[in-house]
Amino acid sequence: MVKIERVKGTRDLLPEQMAKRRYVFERIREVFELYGFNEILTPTFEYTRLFQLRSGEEVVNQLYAFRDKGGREVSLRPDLTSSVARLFVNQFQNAPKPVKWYYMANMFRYEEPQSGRLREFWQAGVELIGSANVEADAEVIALMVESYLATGLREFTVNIGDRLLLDEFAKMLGVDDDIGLMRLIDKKDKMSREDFIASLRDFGLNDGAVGKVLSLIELKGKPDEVLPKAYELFTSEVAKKELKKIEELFELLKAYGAYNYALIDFGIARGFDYYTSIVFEAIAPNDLGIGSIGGGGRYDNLVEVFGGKPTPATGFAIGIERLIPILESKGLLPEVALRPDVFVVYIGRDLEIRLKATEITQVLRKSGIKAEYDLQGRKLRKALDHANRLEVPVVVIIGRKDLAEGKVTVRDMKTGEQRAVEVEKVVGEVRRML
RNA sequence: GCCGGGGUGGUGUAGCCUGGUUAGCACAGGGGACUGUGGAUCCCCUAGCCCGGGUUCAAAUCCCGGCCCCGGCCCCA
Repeated sequence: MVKIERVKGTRDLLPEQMAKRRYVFERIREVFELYGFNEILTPTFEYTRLFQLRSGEEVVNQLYAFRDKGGREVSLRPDLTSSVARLFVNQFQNAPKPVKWYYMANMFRYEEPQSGRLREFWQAGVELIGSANVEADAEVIALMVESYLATGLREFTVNIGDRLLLDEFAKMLGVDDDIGLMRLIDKKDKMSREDFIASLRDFGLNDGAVGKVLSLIELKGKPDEVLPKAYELFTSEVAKKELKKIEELFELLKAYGAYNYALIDFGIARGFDYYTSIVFEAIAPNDLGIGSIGGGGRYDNLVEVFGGKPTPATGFAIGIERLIPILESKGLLPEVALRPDVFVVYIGRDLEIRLKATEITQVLRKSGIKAEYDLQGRKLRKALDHANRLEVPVVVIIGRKDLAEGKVTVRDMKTGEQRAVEVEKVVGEVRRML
């Protein structure tokens, strides 16, 4: 026999898991819409060129890329930001600003699966296009905070950094390979201080520069303690302006009520090289080996890269497969009952009785009661056994004797109490018992 | 792409080191004992050694390769 397994890095989602996921998606969706974001969906695959344009040739290694029968080079989407930017350029450049979109969709990245990382995974995200104001950054960061809160999560922080400041920092140190430096800085938490210093030296920094990097990564915490030091470290006008922006951002977050969850961490670079200014990532403490549970930032030149008018934009995405296990481990996901409310059982195989069972099941369903009847044709004893296993609270028993008097039997499976009721009163009786 | 640990019915496992009955057990599933009353008991049935190759008289067991899972690295758009 041929056994076909799942493709590496993919998951089957079973009813219990789907119910929980749907719960999480719904909570997030409510908040997204409350903030005035509207749902969109773009194709699952795009021209590979779209993703190359944004991030260069190297990225193709992590794409699910293939050639279709028409010879087109296409790729499954690794995220939705590129597609959104394409859509915006194609059709929405003249739409009233800002454009506020959200999505909940699956993404594909060809990487080695490990904790919190699959090859197909889902993200719930938003993009806010057309505003360069810090209010837009604050709006999406506050929305991200509210989204996590809506799922019941309380222990998390949104750590905020700034790519522009990192660029300024690299310039200040006279480093040409600013991306390389950022990658190094991004890894600071993964190694010891000594190893970090050693790798900075390997990178070619002198003692003074290493010291500056060390003071940069010290810039973590609440703005009132971090910003004064930051103003000392950064000297350029551009940097000072950006710091002023961060200062305002946190004032705005106070007004949004999201301040308590926000921290500065100027060591955050985030991988995506299209980010241009404020970037952020959400972290929730856990012992599951899961790092960030979401991230985002400002990408002011992506639209232009895709051939549009220069248009500022910002957004974020929440990693569902990272969020859910954390919620689960904290007991924040509701138990969902997949069982029916009523199980209808009939006695004997007479067509007349079977038809009656079907009709009564439909009547129950029409009145909004989750009802099933025994499609397997079990004998009464087995049927009750089955209902018990399903943990169905109420069973309706339909048999010739009762029916002769126009009645059926309604049984409470917990107490074992039961009574014969008129067929027309079944719905009322069942509802009373639920 | 690299490194480490794994893979036995649907699920959880025993057996593997030290090759040798019909691969055992539990749960789940189907049927029956029991013809209008469940949660119990008993009986029967269904169903498995990830795939391929090698060694051997003989492979779930030893060896090689692949696939997949768990974790880490790289990378993380």
